[in-house]
Amino acid sequence: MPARIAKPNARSKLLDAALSMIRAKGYCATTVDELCAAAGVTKGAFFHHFRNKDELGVAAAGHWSEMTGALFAAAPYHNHADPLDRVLGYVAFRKALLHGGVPDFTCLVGTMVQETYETAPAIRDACDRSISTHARTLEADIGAAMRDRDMSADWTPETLALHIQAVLQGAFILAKAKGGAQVAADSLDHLSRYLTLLFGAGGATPNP
Amino acid sequence: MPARIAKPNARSKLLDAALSMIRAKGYCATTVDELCAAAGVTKGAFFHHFRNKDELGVAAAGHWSEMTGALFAAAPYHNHADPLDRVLGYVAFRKALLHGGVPDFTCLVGTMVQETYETAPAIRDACDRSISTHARTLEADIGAAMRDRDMSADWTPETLALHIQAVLQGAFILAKAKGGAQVAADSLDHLSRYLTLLFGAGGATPNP
DNA sequence: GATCACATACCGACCAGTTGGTATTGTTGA
DNA sequence: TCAACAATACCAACTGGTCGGTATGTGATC
Repeated sequence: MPARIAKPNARSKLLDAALSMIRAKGYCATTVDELCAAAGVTKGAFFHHFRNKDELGVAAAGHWSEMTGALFAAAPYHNHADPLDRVLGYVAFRKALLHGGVPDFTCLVGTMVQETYETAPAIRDACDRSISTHARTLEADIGAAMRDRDMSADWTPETLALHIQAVLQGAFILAKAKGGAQVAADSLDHLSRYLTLLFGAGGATPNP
Repeated sequence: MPARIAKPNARSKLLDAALSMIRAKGYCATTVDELCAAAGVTKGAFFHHFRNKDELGVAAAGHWSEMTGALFAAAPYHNHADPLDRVLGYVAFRKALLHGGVPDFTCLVGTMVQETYETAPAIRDACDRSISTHARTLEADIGAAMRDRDMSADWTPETLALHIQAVLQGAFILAKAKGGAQVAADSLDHLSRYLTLLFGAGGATPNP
């Protein structure tokens, strides 16, 4: 299949509008009518592209994964030679993204899964896929950093990658509660400190 | 004021029902009708005790703070002599609470604030108060642990206490996405490891 | 001329909130 | 002690508006 070029058709307009609206108001409070109005399309167009609202939720999670996947794939932290620096660079990159309004830097799928994990399994699965796939992009670097240091640990690259995601998601919640990014940035600083201690305090320095 | 004995009146029945229902389905998807049915009261009773649905949200956050406040105040981790052990004991206590279904161990206010932070400032403030007040119960022990070790840090007890809350909230999100508590427990293990490294790797042992 | 990509108009269900009432509890003063 | 009154607690039925979803129409494109 050739990559579908993103014409500004009704579907992609709806998905783009969904990303910001759901992040701001949540999934349930985002009504189909409002979404259509924001996207500048009619309700008929909505139900032409999505069988129901839940299907939009699933598609929005997929769209989110595509957008963020491209963003992180192109980010400069991959250029570090030391894999630990790449992991730390990832966290620094996430911290650098913490600007603008709270709805602008928070995570769509983290927001959506809270509302739907019990009531809409398809959306929950889509959110899980988004988070887990993204976390998996960190595992190779974490594993390499462990091997560089001959670390034997009672944790795995997978659990650390997911822990990093947990800190990010939790930082977003606190940012929403406090109405600003500062508390999230502070939390990411603690996360960086953890990673530094974890890989540095083992005693061994990275192999040359 | 004497402590108001919790007679099973309509108000407290509604609040109790709200805690579990909002945790399971979210704030928006929890309808007043359903809530009344679950609480076994009529809609008239609801609007007698709460001017509108948002006022219930605020009251639910307050009710949540009271319930959890009592739970943590009575928890055994306060008995440790070393303040660091009390902080680690807190995390272990949180980990021990991770059983039963996902809606049973997740946090009401963390769920609610995601949906309401932009649309219902009163609820957002109530959720912030709940989280921040709870975090503050850790600050004294964190500060004491720092003093014991003559630590000079570029972070404060407040940011670490909030970071602990962020990890918890994020762990809940991952648990919802994955449909189980294991991922949350793993994240709390990383948090414990961070605290141990942070206070242990400074070099100094606690003062006798 | 058939399909696609939308638009218009509409529907029944359900939503938060209201109304107008009754039962229960508390207060007060003779 | 208790009648008279007042406030509280609760109930059943209803309402206007909004919700997700549908039925049908229409112009462009293959």
